[in-house]
Amino acid sequence: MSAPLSLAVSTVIFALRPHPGTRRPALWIPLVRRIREPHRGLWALPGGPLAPEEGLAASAARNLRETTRLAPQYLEQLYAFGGPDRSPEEAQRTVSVVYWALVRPEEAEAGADGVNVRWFVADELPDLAFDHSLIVEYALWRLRNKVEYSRIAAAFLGETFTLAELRAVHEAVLQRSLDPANFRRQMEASGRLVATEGFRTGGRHRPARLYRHDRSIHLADNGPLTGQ
Amino acid sequence: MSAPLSLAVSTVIFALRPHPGTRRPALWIPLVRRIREPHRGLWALPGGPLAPEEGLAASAARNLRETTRLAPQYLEQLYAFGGPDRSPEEAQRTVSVVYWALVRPEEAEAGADGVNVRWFVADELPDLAFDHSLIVEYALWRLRNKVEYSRIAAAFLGETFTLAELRAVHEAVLQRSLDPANFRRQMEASGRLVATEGFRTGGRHRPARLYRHDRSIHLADNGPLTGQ
DNA sequence: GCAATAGTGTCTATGAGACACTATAGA
DNA sequence: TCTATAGTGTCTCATAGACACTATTGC
Repeated sequence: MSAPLSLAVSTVIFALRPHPGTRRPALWIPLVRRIREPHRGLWALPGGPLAPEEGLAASAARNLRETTRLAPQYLEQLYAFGGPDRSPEEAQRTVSVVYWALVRPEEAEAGADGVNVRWFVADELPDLAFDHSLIVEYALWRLRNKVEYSRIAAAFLGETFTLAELRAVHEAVLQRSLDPANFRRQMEASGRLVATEGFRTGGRHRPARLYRHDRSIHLADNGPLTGQ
Repeated sequence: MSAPLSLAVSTVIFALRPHPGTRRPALWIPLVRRIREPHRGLWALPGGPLAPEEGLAASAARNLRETTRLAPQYLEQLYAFGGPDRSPEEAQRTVSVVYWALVRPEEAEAGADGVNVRWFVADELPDLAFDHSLIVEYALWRLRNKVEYSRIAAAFLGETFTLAELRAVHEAVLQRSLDPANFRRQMEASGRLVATEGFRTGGRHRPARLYRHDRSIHLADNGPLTGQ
């Protein structure tokens, strides 16, 4: 007897790629062009209805994979949006459970633009369908907060990386430069980094030690919900 | 064509009342006894289906009011729980958007135990229906984190209060004692408190100044979602 | 040698916490 | 006068940030 109401799962997917203007690393997100009303022609977050036997996070991972051919390095629930005025009057009311995900640049390359998929610089988006502009804004806020007190930045990098590379991730996300000496000490003091025997050579300078992350520690502490 | 799936909104409601053993302030939550299968007879979080024209937060506030006759001083979305195995096999699959709320003690008195409603000490709950034990654990974790970096503790107090009263709230939530001198300085330095002209007299000691909170500042900073 | 980045040393400002001290009401 | 709590002063320690300095590579 309940009114028509559909439940969808959408995902804000972040990758780091060079900004087309400055060539410095910047946050990008993939959007999907709507091919149906409402908001036909506008760009929207990838997503779709929840499958009957599927968990919410699994649904986010699946539609992420289907629209961008990517698998996330990090995936976390963002928020459930369900106001009765999210869609135009004539459309069915939809509650969206939104996730946010981080993917590696190699993966972002593999999942290049498709027919109705295009990557955009996250801070330079057009107007999006529904309330998706607000959703992206909130996801950016969460990412920028969380990168300061967790190690989610690791999700943008490969297995091993130099401190300069890790610092570049933080700088790109936070949009400000960080002191190399202090950044090094903070990371070393955090106890979340493990020094490897390897070095990155090739630059016109002293080689940099490669680090990896302590795999026994989760990327982010979500308390009792870890693993949900 | 979608499978049967219902959307419910539930709320974890916190109030501060004296612990029956120690008489010191402790966190309490109201639970509702299930009168239907599944889990008939077990205690569960108050909640119910989302009404057709109602926002998610409005639904949380409504069923809070209906089950406990209380209005929340603070209300925030906690998480959306939607695993396919949350309910027993034979039951309909349900996705629950869960909120958490803080209410004042006077209000908690007014909303005393009803026929199928009972208040419990939050850290001494029986086994709950569905995954509600995990949900309460997560809500407690969020509350204890958030009380340290926001001013949500204010939601447990009246319009004006002494620093000792505010400190007692923090101590009850965090379950440890805090240095009065340092607590005072932290609160004063936060810029979120406003000294009033009033004093609380009656104790066998020097009267304590009454403070109120700066109403121009939100109880918690939720970034772009403030007010959603 | 020079340019560039890796990595270290160290000073200062800030905030948390411990704890001694003074102030003032009620009994 | 005594006790209890309000409220102040101050010391120590840990951490963030600024910035000078040394180390090592490619050219």
